[in-house]
Amino acid sequence: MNTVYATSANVEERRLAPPSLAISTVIFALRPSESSGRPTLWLPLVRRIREPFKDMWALPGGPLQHDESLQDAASRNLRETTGLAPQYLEQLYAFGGLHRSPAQRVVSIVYWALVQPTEAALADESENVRWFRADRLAELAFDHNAIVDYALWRLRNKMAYGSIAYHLLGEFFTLAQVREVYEAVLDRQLDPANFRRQIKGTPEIEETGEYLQGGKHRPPRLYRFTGTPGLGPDNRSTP
Amino acid sequence: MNTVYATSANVEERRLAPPSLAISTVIFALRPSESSGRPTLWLPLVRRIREPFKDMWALPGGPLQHDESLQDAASRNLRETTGLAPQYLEQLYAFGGLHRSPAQRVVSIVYWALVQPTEAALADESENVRWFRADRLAELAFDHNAIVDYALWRLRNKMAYGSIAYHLLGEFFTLAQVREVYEAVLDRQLDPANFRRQIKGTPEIEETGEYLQGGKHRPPRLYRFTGTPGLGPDNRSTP
DNA sequence: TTAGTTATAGTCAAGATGACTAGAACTAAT
DNA sequence: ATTAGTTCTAGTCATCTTGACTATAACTAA
Repeated sequence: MNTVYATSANVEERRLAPPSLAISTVIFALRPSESSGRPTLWLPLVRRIREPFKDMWALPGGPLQHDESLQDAASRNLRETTGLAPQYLEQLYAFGGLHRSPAQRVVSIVYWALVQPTEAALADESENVRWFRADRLAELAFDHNAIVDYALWRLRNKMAYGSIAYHLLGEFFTLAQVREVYEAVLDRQLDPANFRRQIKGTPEIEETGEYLQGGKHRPPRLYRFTGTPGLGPDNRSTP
Repeated sequence: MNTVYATSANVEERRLAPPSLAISTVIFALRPSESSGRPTLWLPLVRRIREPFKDMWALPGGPLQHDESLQDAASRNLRETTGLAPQYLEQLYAFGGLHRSPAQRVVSIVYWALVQPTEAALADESENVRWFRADRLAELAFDHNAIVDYALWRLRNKMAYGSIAYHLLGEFFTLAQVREVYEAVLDRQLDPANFRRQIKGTPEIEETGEYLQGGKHRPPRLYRFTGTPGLGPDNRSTP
């Protein structure tokens, strides 16, 4: 048996063709808000240069190649669009609704990534790649607004339990910086004293002898994260 | 442009063909252990009737059809192989390693389901469909052992937080039955008194006026679960 | 009637959490 | 140089949660 499919899209062929498979990524990084200067969540989007949804902003993504795993495809595509090599990359969800894309049916396996601010600052930007505040997105192509919402929800969830916040920070950080990450993601103020007590209770956080100099007030001690990434079943730790 | 693919598998065609997409499901239900009589986790498997892995046991699954969502495909395929209509059905993970299947590359989007014991008892069994204890599986086809392990891990995780245990029980249940579910899944004993205190603290559990009669000892009160399912981003509540 | 078993409520100490106070350590203004 | 302002940091205290345990209630089976 030798079934033949075609990529062109008329009704009959659409009925016969298998859904096409794409990989997309939601990439989060912290950047200072233009207004308050406090860290807030941003993500890079790419402008679509062809139909459907031509000229609208969309998540970076593309087809899965024959010789790469899903995670590799997500990594590659991240690198190609933004030049980033994320510290944290995990599968988010497979979106497969019937009408996500107008012509052909597309199943998207979406990954989400966290990148450190030092890296994020180096990310490519251009006419067709730009960073946006995660909480102030315009209307995106396809169902990408819903995907970002879900990624944000997962991020908040993980933040509440696990030790994921550190992947948005550099190698060394102050406890106040950690708190700012929590505040940015969870969108509420936390008591500095109680927060530090809790963080200091986790064994994955290590005191260094260094202090952050150059601030306006008492220099805070620097800490380091010694835990492991924490990813999917490919290396187990999702919830 | 009109690209042509074929399903037959020689090296060159494999390089060109897109990965094929399949849906599989891990279905958990409680059944009494043959030895102790206490409830334990079981799942149905199907015997493969063709290569690859002919005659080995595998998760129920099949290709995604053009007019059904991912979740619908999982449902259908559950119904077709076991006759079950699960109470709880959620996406588990998309498995897309390069060598999951020997000939063609297959990306499997796996769902997991919980069914009530009353339903599970009615499930079809045949020469090619049989239930197995989840913690005593032989070697399965493809990477299905790893998939089941991951599903078990997710189940334990969800059990620890959310109110998922009730989907393995019928409409009415005693607090001791809930405890037995936790004990079966988490594989450790729990203090009856403390457990009941905790469960009674959750607002989703409602006391009924009824008692379970016919036991050997003091008849326990029956309770009812009033919470919502809780699923993926399609209806939001994963962690 | 009694022994055995489960159901259910309650106690108590240890630990975690949230609100709060206070001193230490630095910068910037006077 | 002194002072005011701010953040960093440690600590207190009442409340809530948790795990170990005790005790009584309510039923069955001998």
